Formats: sequence, C-alpha cells, structure tokens
Amino acid sequence: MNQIDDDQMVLISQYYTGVVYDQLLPEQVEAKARPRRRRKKNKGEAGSCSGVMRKRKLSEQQMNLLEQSFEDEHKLESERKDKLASDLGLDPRQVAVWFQNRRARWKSKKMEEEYSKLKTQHETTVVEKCRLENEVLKLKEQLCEAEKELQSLTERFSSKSPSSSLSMDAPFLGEFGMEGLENVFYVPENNYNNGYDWVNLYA
DNA sequence: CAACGTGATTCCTTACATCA
DNA sequence: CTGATGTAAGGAATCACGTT
Repeated sequence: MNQIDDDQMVLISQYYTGVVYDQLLPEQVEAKARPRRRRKKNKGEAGSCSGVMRKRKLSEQQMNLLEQSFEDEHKLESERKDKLASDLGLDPRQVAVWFQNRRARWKSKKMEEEYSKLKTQHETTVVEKCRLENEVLKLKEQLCEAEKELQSLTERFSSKSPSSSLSMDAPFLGEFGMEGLENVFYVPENNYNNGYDWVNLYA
C-alpha cells in the first residue's frame, strides 16, 4: 500500500470497494461496525489533563511551506518529515497529520472533479443519442415515402400492360424482377423499435 | 447560531522485522 | 521455511475548535 503512487491511489481505492471488507472474518466485520469511541470535549487551555493540545492554526508561512512540499511530493518520508518539522518549528507528528489530512482532502477534491467530468460526458452522450435517434426516425420516414412511391409506380406499370413482362416495362429492376424488391428495401424488423426511449430519460 | 475549514484522534489494514 | 507477534505508517471516518 505504501508503494502506490498518489494518482493511482485515488482510483485504485474505487476498484477495491467492497473487496477488502468482504474478505474480513465475522469478528473483524463486527469490529468494523463497532461505533467509535467519543472524544471528550477539550474546552480548556493547552495541555489539558488528557494531554490533548489546544488546536493551533498554522501560520501563513508554515502553510506555504507545507503546500509547496505537498506539491513536490504527496508522500512524506520520515527524513523529509523531520526536516520539515524542524524547519517549521512543529512536531513531526503535526506534519504527518497535516499531510494525511491534505492527502485525504486532495483525494476527495479529485473525486469531485472526476464526478463532474463524467457527468458532463454523460449529458453530452445523452444529447448525441437523442440526435441520432431523431435522425433514424427521419430516415425511416424517407424510406417509407420511397417505398410508397415505388409501390404506386409498380401498380401503374402493371395496370398499363398486364401481359407484358416486367423486364420490358421496368428494365431498372434488372434480373431480380419483382421478387428482388423486398431485398432492395429490406429493413430488419428488430433493428429499431424503441425510437422514443430517450423521452423516458427525462420522465 | 449554522456552516465551513482544518488540526487532531481513533480505528483499522498493510508491510516489514524479529523470533521461536 | 513458516507462523505468530510487534511496530510503524498511512487511509478512512469522525470529532471538535476557530472563523466567517
């Protein structure tokens, strides 16, 4: 786990959702579900009886250096931690905590960004799907019109000269004659039967 | 007073070292 | 070599304080 790059860390955590905990023993699952112990409020001054120091806001200079260091590298090796701590006049533990929080918040920000990017992509895709479905509908209408026209032409020819062969009156049909007509305008039955699906997306 | 930002804590897992 | 145990580090969840 310690060797994973920061960028990978973000996404890998998603892949393992449910995997690790699914493999826990029953007692481990129980431990996982156990409510966390509540911390006592520490309204008192620094260094109270529990040894908890009063929360300190870091100075702007300290923040800048920490941010700069975080940009360089999200992971914090102990050597770098000690150096940073001494440069900043902080406890190494504070530096470690700061990095931990920073990584967590960086990750959640990344997740939010990724979510909104995917959302935009999804919306674009839905619009495009809608456009394509409309196009299919229009093409089907055109096809229908063409079939009607062909039908009327065919009827006109056959009523004019009932005894004559089609190859004479309708040379454009070539060697297929009337039997070929269905194949020329063949449209698979189940190819498209839910042209208005997209309407339901917004219902 | 509520919402928010953030330092700190707790619990848990994982990696690694040591030992019998 | 192998399994048990201890330890350090880090992630996730949460708390709680200070600020807006």
